[in-house]
Amino acid sequence: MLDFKKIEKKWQNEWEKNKTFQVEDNSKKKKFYCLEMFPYPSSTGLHMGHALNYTIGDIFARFKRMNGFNVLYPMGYDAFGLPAENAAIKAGEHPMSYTENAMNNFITQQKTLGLSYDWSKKVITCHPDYYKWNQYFFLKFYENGLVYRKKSSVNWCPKCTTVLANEQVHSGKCWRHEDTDVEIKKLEQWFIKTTKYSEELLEKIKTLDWPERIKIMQENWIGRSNGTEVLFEINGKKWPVFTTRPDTLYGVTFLVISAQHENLINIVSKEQKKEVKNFLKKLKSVSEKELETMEKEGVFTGSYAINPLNNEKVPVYAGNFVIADYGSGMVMAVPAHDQRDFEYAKKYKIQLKLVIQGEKKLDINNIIKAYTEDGVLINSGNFNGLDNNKAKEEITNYLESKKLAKKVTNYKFRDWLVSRQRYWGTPIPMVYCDKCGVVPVLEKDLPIKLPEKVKFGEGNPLATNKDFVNVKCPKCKSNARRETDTMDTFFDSSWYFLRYCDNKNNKLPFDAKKVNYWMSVDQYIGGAEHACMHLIYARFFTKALRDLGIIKIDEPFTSLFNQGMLHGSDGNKMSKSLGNVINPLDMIEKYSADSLRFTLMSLASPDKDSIWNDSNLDSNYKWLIKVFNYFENVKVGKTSKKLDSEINKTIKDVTDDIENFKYNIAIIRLRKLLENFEKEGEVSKEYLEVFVKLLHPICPHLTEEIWHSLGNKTFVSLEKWPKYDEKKIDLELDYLEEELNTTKEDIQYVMKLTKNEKPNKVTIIIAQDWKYDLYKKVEGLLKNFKNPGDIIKELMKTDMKKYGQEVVKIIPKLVERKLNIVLAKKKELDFFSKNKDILEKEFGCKIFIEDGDKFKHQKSNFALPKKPAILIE
RNA sequence: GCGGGGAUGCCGGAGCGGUCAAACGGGCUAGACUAAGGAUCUAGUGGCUAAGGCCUACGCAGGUUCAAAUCCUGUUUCCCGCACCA
Repeated sequence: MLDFKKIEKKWQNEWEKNKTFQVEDNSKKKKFYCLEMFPYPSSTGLHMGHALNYTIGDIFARFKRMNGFNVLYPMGYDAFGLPAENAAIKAGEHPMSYTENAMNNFITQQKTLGLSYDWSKKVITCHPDYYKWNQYFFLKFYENGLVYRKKSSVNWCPKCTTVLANEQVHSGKCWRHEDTDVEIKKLEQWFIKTTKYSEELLEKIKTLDWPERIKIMQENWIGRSNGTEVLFEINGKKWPVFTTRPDTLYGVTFLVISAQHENLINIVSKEQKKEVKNFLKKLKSVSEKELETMEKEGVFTGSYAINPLNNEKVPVYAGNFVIADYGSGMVMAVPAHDQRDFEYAKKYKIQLKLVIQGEKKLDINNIIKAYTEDGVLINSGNFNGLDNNKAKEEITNYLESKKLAKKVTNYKFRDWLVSRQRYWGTPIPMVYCDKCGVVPVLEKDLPIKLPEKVKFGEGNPLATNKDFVNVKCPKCKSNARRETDTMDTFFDSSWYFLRYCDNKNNKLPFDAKKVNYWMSVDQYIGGAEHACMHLIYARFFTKALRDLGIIKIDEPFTSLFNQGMLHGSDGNKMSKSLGNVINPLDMIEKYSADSLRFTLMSLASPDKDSIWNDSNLDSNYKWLIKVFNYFENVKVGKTSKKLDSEINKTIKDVTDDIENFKYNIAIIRLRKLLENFEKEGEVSKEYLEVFVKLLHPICPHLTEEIWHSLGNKTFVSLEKWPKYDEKKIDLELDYLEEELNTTKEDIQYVMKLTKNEKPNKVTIIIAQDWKYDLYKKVEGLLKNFKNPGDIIKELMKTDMKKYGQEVVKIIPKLVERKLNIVLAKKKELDFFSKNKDILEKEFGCKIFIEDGDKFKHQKSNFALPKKPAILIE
């Protein structure tokens, strides 16, 4: 009897005991780095998304291993983060013990799934031997001008008296105080200069083998736009304004400066001061959520700007909708040709000026929305009549020659705000000294460890910990204060894949040699939700380390695979509130890990969203039992030619399928292969083993067990992936098999027609009337045409009526199979002659096979069309 | 608003120009085995037909092609990202 639980445990232990999956850093084999995005170890343990993700990766790693690669396949934990800290506040448990428990739970569960990680490579980000290097890199970045401090707006909860991460703001309220609006506060924060790499990050996307949608998301996120920076004069000073529409410069009727602009106050006139202040006050009191949905509002600053192109004077407003840190924080408004400006102008009754004319003439007094299409310039002085796209260029050039404008490229991409006012993260290794200012911690003093004993629940626990805060200045040794902010956890995950390569190094973050051997990650696997966060940060980090001379690669992840979302059986996202959550561990408990793995992979193509169904698991479980039983009872012997062809074809296809993550299709082929096995009386040991190997990546435990029951002493996990022999794949076998079956049916049919139930003699006349004729024609055409379409076209010209649609279907098949067309008839004759005995057995009489061209029979009106003719006597 | 991806049988899903009434599962129906079967096996599962075959189907409407579930255009609808980036 098959006891899944027992054998799964058994093989997990064996693998562990034998260090089956431990990888060598020095190997003559070609390396392959297979990696899944490491998890945040939450106390709720593995969910189905994890199980899916890791199974996809494990199959690939096992597959690559069997294909002779030296595979690095590690696992680790993104162990810093807010949930642990909140649990600490709520339950009074220390984040460290909370996290340790969660991680141990994860590890057990992952082992239960049979994942072939090299556990000796484990990386845990909340341990000082990891975060020490976060601090090290932070300092390196600081030295090289990639880290700076700046005032910035952040989310602030007045009840928690702390800054919140964006994820902690739910609809403008604090996640722990549903009645409390989150405020926007301006605080000094640490930033990483990710924008230094905007251009490279954008350009190199093209070279990546990533899902198209992720690439597009990143492109949009970085958001390059080419435009012109035009200098407007306000009160005698020049102010830059970024625009992508310099062609509409004559249509500018006002400017808007961001309400958050640093220098806003400099252009506010005395008379307007009060009003502007009121406006700013009003903005401060609104929550972040309201800010998002708020209508465009503004206030006149009292100043006017001079348009450099036509010297017109236009009013300058301060507006809530202009982004302070994009472009120059000030925009020119052309209400006739920009919808946003149009709405604003309507609201504040500012005039419109039409400067671009489309095919239809617009009435300035009667337009209901901005005209944003292309057209020809009007009301634009010397530029009238120009095509507006040409005008962009010409106007820019004109102003450039007068030093009043220049071409610039802007990005939406911002610098990375990395500081968090939170305990459970990497302390930022900086010190504030009254004499020396901001001073970096010395490298030899790393790591700056998180103090263990801290008070939770009153803002940042680090800030209230005197032992932590009070420190001597590294420069002058006088009393100083430690930075109490910690790093965003995305800092941790930006380089963990490098640490895997050399996770025990305590002298350096990693040995460059090892990293250079293993990197880049050949196959990265994870969800799409990280498209614009982790994946960009990690790319940035890689480039920054490259430029610091630490590593050599440009891109961390050569190839990326996104798994689809698994929905509950009701078609909704799995969620507790909907009660449709399926826990992978429950399923393993009930059925087995292999059944779960097999089911997850057979649901649908792994990159597509799919819907969970309980009964699938049940039937797949039974199928695996069937496999096991088959091998228990199989007669080992010789293999038929037909199976020979089938198995070689299956090897070829399954290899291809797995390589392309079409695991669902691979499973189908394996099901079919087993069916074919079952039809055979006996199968050779070699082929039985092929099946076991092909199934192994998907069901590692069961196959390991069967492998041994076949008398092997090795691990199938480390066996060589089967090779196929193209020559043995004989597609015609199938075709002829079909032919034999239809012939059988035909004989039965004729027997029925003639009411002759016990014939003495059956003659099969391979006349091949129309078919033979067609073969010959196609053969002729093959000399001149290669693809089926052309051959069909050619046939259509002359013989369409004769052959009809039906025949058209056969042609591609013929061509694809490279059937030796001339021999078609002869082959069929041969085939039938060979299989005569099968038919004789079946019908209990003599069977004669005749060539229709030569065969002459007295009563010659017997032929059925489109088939070998059958004569019963 | 912008961007991306879907819509296939009772259901999950393959297919992504010609071997398509649609792989493979699930479900259902019938038969076999059984004392019985939720176990196993076999067959069937769009319509018509004894069969060869014919007709109707891949969200909807058009188009390209000898040929379209597959390509193009429009449209409806669902999902997912980003959102005032000038």
